Amino acid sequence: MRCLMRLKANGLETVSSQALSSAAGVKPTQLRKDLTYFGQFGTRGLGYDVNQLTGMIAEVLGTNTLQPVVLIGVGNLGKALISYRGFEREGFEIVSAFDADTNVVSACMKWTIPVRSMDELPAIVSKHHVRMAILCVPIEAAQSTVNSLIKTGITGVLNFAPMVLHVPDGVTVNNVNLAIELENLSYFIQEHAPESNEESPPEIENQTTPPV
Amino acid sequence: MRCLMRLKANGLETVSSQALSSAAGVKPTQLRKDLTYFGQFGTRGLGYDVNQLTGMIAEVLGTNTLQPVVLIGVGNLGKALISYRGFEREGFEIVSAFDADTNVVSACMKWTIPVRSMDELPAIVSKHHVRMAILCVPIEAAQSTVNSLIKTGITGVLNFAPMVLHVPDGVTVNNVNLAIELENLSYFIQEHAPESNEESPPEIENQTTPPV
DNA sequence: TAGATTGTTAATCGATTAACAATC
DNA sequence: TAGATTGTTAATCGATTAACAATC
Repeated sequence: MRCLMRLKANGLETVSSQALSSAAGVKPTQLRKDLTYFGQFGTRGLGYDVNQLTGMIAEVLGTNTLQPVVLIGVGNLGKALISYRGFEREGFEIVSAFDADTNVVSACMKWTIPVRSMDELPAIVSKHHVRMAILCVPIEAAQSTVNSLIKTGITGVLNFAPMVLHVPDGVTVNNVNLAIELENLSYFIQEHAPESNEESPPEIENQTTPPV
Repeated sequence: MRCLMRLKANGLETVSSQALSSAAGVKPTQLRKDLTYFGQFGTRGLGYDVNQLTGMIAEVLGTNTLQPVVLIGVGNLGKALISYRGFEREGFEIVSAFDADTNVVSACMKWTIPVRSMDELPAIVSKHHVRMAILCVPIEAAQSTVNSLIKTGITGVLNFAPMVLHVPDGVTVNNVNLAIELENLSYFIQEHAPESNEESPPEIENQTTPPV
């Protein structure tokens, strides 16, 4: 998706699986095979229409329309994520943040993104048809908070608390665990380890994406 | 590793591949096979010695001794990561943070973790034998910063800037891209998507891990 | 010795890739 | 028509798992 967006920004209207895959750091056959899981989008002899492919992927990802999300827990990380402008560009909008601490709520009165108390959560979720939440509350509060979220109808949680959340079927949790990321890196700089096999897409660089 | 630490905290001295794998959410054969890549650590009929296995994994990960890391870029995210106590528990110590902005440096004078100006980087890296850096500078500064890091002898970079860093062989970059995490979650809450196949280890919960 | 559990082999499964017919 | 490039098949490759001999 990011490669396509860059091509688009550069005015390219068509791209071959060859070119796009090399930009993304995968093999052309891999790319073509993967795309066919969702349908047929290419033109033999020509390649893929950049706009059409972008639209198709956005639809698959569910980012075709701006997707509303809520953020729970306005601590250090929560603040960092609120100030991250990257979500918006990828099709997400933090419609509101929430915090259990009323001091935090009142301290953030005039932010561009409103910070509300937890009891306003159900109304906001229902008003904006929010389906995803970014969870950055302390670990002690994580499970009970996710329970509340699910009651409001949230079905996707991006969890930054380093613990396993228990959720019913139909609710998806994706975990971001920074300690594990660092351990992973540590493994690869040890002498015994073979080279990291993480792909580093070599062609497209400097996506104009602001940092966190 | 986290499952083992929890067993240890509970006083367990021995664990079977059966028990450990169920705690970790994988199959027993998978666990045994994976462990044998690093050697033989079990006792037939008994299982694995929790302490010995912990030590072995720590050695493989390179976290047997407290590993010094530096953090570059004391913005919103940098501050959030500095206040994250999880790294220490997993065997990492942020020996110093650095920022190019002298205002930031002087504003952080009396933090528990020192914040220094970039020109002090080489001396600190060499003094503490630092091999890993957490990079949370703005995207415009990311490539040039990583170049400086590599000159000092850093061989591992945990990169939060949403761009592809170019590094020579022998240097490992692990990327954390929060927008991709959210897109990934978005995919799984779309109706067309099959259930997320991310493992959720069901047995061990509430690892006593403080949040970010 | 009997029961338990590992380490390892061989079978299975799924994912990647080369090759190529279809077709623009 | 000739050149290019897709979509798809079949072959290859690698990872997971069942089964079981080794052995505590």
